[in-house]
Amino acid sequence: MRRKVILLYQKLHRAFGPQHWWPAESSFEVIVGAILTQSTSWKNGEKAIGNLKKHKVLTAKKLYRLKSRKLATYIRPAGYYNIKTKRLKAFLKFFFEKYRGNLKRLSQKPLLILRQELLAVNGIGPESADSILLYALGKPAFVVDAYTKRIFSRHRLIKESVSYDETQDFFRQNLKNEVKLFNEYHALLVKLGKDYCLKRIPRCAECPLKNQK
DNA sequence: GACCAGGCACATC
DNA sequence: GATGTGCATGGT
Repeated sequence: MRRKVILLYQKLHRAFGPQHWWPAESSFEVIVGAILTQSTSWKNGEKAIGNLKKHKVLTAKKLYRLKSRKLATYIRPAGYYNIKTKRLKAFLKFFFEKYRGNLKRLSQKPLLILRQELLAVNGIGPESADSILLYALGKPAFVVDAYTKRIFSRHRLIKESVSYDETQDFFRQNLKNEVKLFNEYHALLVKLGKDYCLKRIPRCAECPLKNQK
């Protein structure tokens, strides 16, 4: 199994090359992006981020002080904008009350403790927490998303019904515990998922993983 | 118009 | 623990 998981990674890496993730200009932007792109196309999340940049409020302090009503209008293109406003505000409250809005302080906490703390913030679930840990803070947390499950269950490497934690364990058991690898693997899976492993009509015939068992 | 997109919380059984 | 539902915009 371990060999298969690594082989699949190598195949993706050959096909697509390094993905240079997360596509953002700062760690803080990664955190905001993690919340804004929840169950939304990346493009819509990007538009919302673009609005925050346009209005020059994409910093922790400015977002913390920004009125919720205004924030909601800025992030509207991301969808679920009222919920996401609450979620961003909940993270910022946590971030300032516990870490003085300082990313360095945040990243000094050990992975598992910090993961627990992030999960306790309303609106941050396992995928957002792991995205923040991996892509904003450089910690070895493997990110599981809809694409990951779809791709691996279609290749019969995991069951379709497995939980988030079980899927993450699967990768922990079959991969070296390396930030670089976790980063690149998840990014490649998203690339594959977007382009080939579509929900309804998968493009398996053209997929770089065809014949992969 | 239907379906989908890089989730999550909450209610209910 | 599993299953269902609300949240919303924008692209195909």
